[in-house]
Amino acid sequence: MKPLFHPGADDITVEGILHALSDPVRVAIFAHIADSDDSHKCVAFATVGEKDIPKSTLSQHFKALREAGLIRSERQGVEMRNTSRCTEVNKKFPGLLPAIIAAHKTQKKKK
Amino acid sequence: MKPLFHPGADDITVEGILHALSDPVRVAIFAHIADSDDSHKCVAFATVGEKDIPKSTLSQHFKALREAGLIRSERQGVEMRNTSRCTEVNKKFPGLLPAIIAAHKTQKKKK
DNA sequence: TCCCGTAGTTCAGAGATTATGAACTATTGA
DNA sequence: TCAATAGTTCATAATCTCTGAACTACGGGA
Repeated sequence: MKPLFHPGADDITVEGILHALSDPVRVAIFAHIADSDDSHKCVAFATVGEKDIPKSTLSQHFKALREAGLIRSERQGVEMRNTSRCTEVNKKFPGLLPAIIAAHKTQKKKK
Repeated sequence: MKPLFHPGADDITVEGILHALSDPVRVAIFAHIADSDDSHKCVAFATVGEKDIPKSTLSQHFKALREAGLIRSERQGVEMRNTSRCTEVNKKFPGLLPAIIAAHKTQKKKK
């Protein structure tokens, strides 16, 4: 299997981040990963907010987050451990991720 | 001509905003409109950062920003005046737009 | 060692989005 | 009334996204 691609900090773009997080499933996943500082396996998100997500789709979503520079994925035995790259991103674009996550929470609360 | 559609504040979503601003042309346009508190006509953006943009494409970009709730467009004579809806959006998602615009500026400076 | 189960990736086709030229609408001014 | 300007709409081509099916990779028995 190809090694997973992670962009260097220099290749992370605002547009890339916004695009990755402009999908309801992906923000939900990312918000969860970023929230707890723990690592998470992909299967943990097989259902996001009442919706069942096929695993091929899930895999693409993780790829999108990974290639936007938002998460780091490392194989650990049979599963994948995903951790957020918040600290790095925050160094490059201070305040961006917290603002997005906060907005996402506000919105979730209202409905 | 159909009257232009503007979503009410309640219908503005984080995903919609992020998606609208995940396009380099659109962030550039929006950042400019949001920056000066003045109104701007569409043609003012016929070229964005060295690239010529066909007017049909431009029209779609403005539509995208409008329907995401980011700008308000009002016909004024033969042209269209576009103003940002920052204040409204900021009331709903405090800090989101400033963070995105700041990040966009940081990125522009670096290249 | 060989086979099975689990976790995820890759591929290909269907479906949804986006970009753009051409034709159209609306408004102003001569 | 006619032409010019500013933008929209439409049709189509190009691009992106979703998803089932087939595949890879690892770990744990028997």
